[in-house]
Amino acid sequence: MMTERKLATLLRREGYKVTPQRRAILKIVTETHDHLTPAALYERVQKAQPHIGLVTIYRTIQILEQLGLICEMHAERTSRSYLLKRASEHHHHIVCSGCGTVTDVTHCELEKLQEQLAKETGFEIDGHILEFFGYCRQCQRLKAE
Amino acid sequence: MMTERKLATLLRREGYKVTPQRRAILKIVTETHDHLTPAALYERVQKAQPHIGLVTIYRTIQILEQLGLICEMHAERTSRSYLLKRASEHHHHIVCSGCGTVTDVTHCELEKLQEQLAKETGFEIDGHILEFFGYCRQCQRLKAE
DNA sequence: ATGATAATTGATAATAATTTTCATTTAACC
DNA sequence: GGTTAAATGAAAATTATTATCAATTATCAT
Ligand SMILES: [Mn+2]
Ligand SMILES: [Mn+2]
Ligand SMILES: [Zn+2]
Ligand SMILES: [Zn+2]
Repeated sequence: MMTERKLATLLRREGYKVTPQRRAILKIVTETHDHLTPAALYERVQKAQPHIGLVTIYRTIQILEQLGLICEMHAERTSRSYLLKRASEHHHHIVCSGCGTVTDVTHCELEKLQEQLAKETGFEIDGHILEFFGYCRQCQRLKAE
Repeated sequence: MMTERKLATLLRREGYKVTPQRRAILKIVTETHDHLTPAALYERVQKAQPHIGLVTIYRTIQILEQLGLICEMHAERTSRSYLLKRASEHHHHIVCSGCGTVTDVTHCELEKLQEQLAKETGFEIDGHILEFFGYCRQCQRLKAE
């Protein structure tokens, strides 16, 4: 379980200062299960830190992503969105096109395929993104009406 | 093999007019193997149609994507980029982080996984994106130096 | 071929997302 | 508590994308 506290410790360990603004961001990130756009994160963090700047959100997101603590989602077209990595290992997502709910796909069987492709194509493959789209149970019901 | 001519015919069949601007766009799209951002496409099309507007590029891209003739790539962070669909079936990409070269991955074994996930999660899954990143042969050599 | 018509175009503006700059503040360390 | 380098935020700059609307034009039916 990733807590605000743990994330703060990780940041400090990497030489980053732990400021009230960052703490507020970490809090929201650990509490929220949906993926958040920078703007949405900003909005929520403002409740705890009304004077925080949007730039700080962007900068903190960048750090968290570099440390592999959050992952970028590729579902939304106009802006990126981010999500706390709950499973620390490599994994993927199913995103609901209706409500935005995100479910982790913990087993990833793509390493074999990746190796095979590397052989076939000569590429040195060092990563991939995989995301599924669809409708969650709830949104399926809503659609049916 | 997708030619400018064929694409034009498809557009007409769908009720779209084939204008000189669109023809120029189709020409570049069929000739180019790399993925292109709207801005890059604009730049190239301008050589044939100097007075074309960037808006026309965006609008034409939208049509081509809706018809499934080009596919959106998710590799680049700041802007989308697009690529002519050479294989008409569902497929994926390996993108070189060095030079942008894109190789198609024609076999997609994710349908089974997708079904299994649908059962496990209750989601009605209707699609996925999968893209690999790495370095092509040439860029591996350059890196080594 | 010609003309009617609805689609397309592009100049422009509006909107939205992201990054840069820089003076001020502050967390971490001693 | 004082020092210092990192972090902050106001503001502007940059970039990507979409909307508006008057002028143009491809297509189709004469
Ligand atoms: Mn996840
Ligand atoms: Mn492809
Ligand atoms: Zn849903
Ligand atoms: Zn390359």
